[in-house]
Amino acid sequence: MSNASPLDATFAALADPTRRAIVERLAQGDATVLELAAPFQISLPAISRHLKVLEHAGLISRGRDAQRRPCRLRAEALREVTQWTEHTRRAWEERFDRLGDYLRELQAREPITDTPKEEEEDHGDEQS
Amino acid sequence: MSNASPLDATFAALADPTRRAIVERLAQGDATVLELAAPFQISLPAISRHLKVLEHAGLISRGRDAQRRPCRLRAEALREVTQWTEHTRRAWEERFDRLGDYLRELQAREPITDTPKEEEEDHGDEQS
DNA sequence: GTCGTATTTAACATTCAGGTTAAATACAGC
DNA sequence: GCTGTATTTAACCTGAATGTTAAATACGAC
Repeated sequence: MSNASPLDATFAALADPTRRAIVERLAQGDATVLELAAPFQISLPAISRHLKVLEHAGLISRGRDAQRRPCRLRAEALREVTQWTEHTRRAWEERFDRLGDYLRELQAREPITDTPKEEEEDHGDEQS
Repeated sequence: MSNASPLDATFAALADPTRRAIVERLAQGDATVLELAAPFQISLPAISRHLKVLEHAGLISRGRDAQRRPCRLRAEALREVTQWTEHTRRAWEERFDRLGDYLRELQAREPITDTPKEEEEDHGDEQS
């Protein structure tokens, strides 16, 4: 049991709005802890821990500049998120397209006589 | 305060390996709760709650087929994840490219005389 | 060494996530 | 109405996440 994927940490890190805001800020360029903390009302230790979470998830790396620890976004980690998400989404859409082909093919073949009524039920929101 | 974005729920939902596995399974096609539960050792109520989380995050929709509640992946939600992630990543990479241009321009202009040593410190792992 | 600035660690409180079992609900078929 | 199957709700436990304040650490400048 107990699967553990690096994606666990990445998705979890991005689930927090403060951390996403930090990531967005870092997309504009490197920043120190104080700079990153400025827009928020929470305490510095809280920010420091958010940064540790981001670092542990591989989303940022940290440098050293005297007593400052500037943070830098790691685009790599973001790309991994996109890859999993898009891979999954495309699998679904391809399957959906195949289903569409099948249904269209069926409809073209014969105008339907007997519906055995197996599988495929209402989901309210249907793609055309 | 207290920001609340729909992305909070989506990222949080995908942070759990069981839920990601369910999503991957659903990318292959709709499935009932029992079918989704089969690969896991955890109890049915636990699965049921995972599904509620996924539904609340907009990642799945649910139909009705007699006493079954088949689940269907909502590709839409996945696309939103990709959008945020790629938007952020591209912002960073564009900025990085601009920085690269600037540095290359600087280097072409003069072979560097005096380094004022402001900004930009070591991050161990540097892009060339 | 002392001081001021930047950041982290420690100790603690509170809330939330994820799991369990037992009981309830929904529904088709007889 | 009773039964079997599918799924959810209720009540509960445990551990992890997030925030706080106070104290510690790291480092440049004097």
